[in-house]
Amino acid sequence: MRSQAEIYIRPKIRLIKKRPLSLVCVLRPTMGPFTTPKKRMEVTSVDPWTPTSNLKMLISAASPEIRNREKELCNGEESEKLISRKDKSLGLLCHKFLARYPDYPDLALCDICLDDVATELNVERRRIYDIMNVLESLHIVSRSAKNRYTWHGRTKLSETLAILKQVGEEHRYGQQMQHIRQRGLDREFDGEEKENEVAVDVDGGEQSQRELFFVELPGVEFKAASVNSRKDKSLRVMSQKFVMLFLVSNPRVVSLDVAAKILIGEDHVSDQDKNKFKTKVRRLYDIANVLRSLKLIEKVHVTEDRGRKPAFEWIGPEEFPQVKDLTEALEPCASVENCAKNLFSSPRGKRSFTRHPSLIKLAKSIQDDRRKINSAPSSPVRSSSHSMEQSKAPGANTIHLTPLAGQPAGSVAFLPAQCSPLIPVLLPQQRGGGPYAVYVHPSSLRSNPLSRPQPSSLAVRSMTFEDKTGQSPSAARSQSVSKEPDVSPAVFKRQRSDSVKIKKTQHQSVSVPVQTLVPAGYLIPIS
DNA sequence: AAATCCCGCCAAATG
DNA sequence: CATTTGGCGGGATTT
Repeated sequence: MRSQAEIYIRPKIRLIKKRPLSLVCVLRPTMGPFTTPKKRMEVTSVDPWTPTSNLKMLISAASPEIRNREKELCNGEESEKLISRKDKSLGLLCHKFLARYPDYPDLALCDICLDDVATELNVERRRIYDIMNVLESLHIVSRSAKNRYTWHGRTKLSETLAILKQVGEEHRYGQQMQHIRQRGLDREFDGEEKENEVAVDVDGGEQSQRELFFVELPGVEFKAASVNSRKDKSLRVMSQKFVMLFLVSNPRVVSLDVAAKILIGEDHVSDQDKNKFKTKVRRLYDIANVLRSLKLIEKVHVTEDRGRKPAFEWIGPEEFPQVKDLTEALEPCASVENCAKNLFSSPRGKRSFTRHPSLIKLAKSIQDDRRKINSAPSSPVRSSSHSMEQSKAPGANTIHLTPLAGQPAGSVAFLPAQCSPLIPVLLPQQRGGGPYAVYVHPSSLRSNPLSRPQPSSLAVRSMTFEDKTGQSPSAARSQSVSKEPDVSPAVFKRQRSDSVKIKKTQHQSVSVPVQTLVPAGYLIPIS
């Protein structure tokens, strides 16, 4: 497996990659449905996203990624060696991919065929899956069938982010991060692990610690009775979690290692977990690359006492449509039926229920159904909501979680035992997009070991965010923002120097009180 | 040396 | 059994 002469199609194009390269990507008009004109104005005024403008953006954005490669001086001949690693990066690939579709498709249901994409972009299938998975986690696409995905662009992005933020708060991610940052200094282990997450697990499933869930928008990605293979979803879930972290952390900056730790489940990367940690980080980079292509995050560095750490900063939307209540619904019986019905969408073939009675299949189908239920038109949207008025402050995105009232047990009743104890929660939304379904582990809703009721105690010490590669095209020069950490309750002893200097494109001097009192129990305990 | 992260083997999940 | 998906981690590249 030496350096096999790479078979790079269109080597000439490579040569042009000075800046023009970007053009190459966009040159392909691709499919017809390119209805550019119609733009979604209702999408916020703050959003510079427009089908066309976006393309430009993408292109310009692409250059910085590619730019760095002038070291080569391909005098004349097209030495393959020109193709450096960056030319094959996931991020670039993702750019190419994104450039093919409009941000806000007009009802035009762009269909995506993995084979075609892989072929046209000239990459291995595997890579496409990576991209699709994270895009799917944000509902930018949804799997529609075996080798197909449906493009939604950013039409649902706001809603998705709103939900993710909610769930993120619900899980006290903000606090967990603080917790980790706090003790991130000492890499040596002095049995201070007084806290074992023992009490958390009750399910007894082998994958018990798989404390999370997958958030989806049923109304959109209906069908595809496949998307639900519990075990995996790893990348998808990881991606969502990662995004959640940004949405709940105050300075919207998340360092790689903190994120990795949270994603692993428990901080303190014990010797053994070192590998797991490394793997996690690898994945995080993958995800980050596509999020970067989406212009949702940007790479930065966090300089703490101990030195610089790679991190990412959220540069995506900050405010989303508020999600009223978070109510659950779910009719045991009805659900089952609905599911059964919609499970197979084969219009004619009537492929019939080729479902083998194997328990697994069954369990799976039921699980699938659970989400179906949510999207079902007749779904019981008991949004009576007694918004538990825990209102936040100023007009910002106020998200209320309404603890579902009674009948909890019932809804979970039909959950197959072996099926991971995920509880679907229905989140009715206004935009008529249909309810959201959030699957959460019952265990997580309960007391969380490291969840201190107290507000975050900003454990960021003094950190400095610096621009990565230095040349940040966009304006907004750096500016030191003295981030005022929240009150430091007596709980955390030391922790003094709390001036966070953000030396980067800081969009605003945030000073929002965290206020993360999640009503914990909007979930139904599994019987 | 540390940060990135490409590549693709190979095991599940599906068909 | 053939494919489609997609964990996972060695190790090549960059920084």
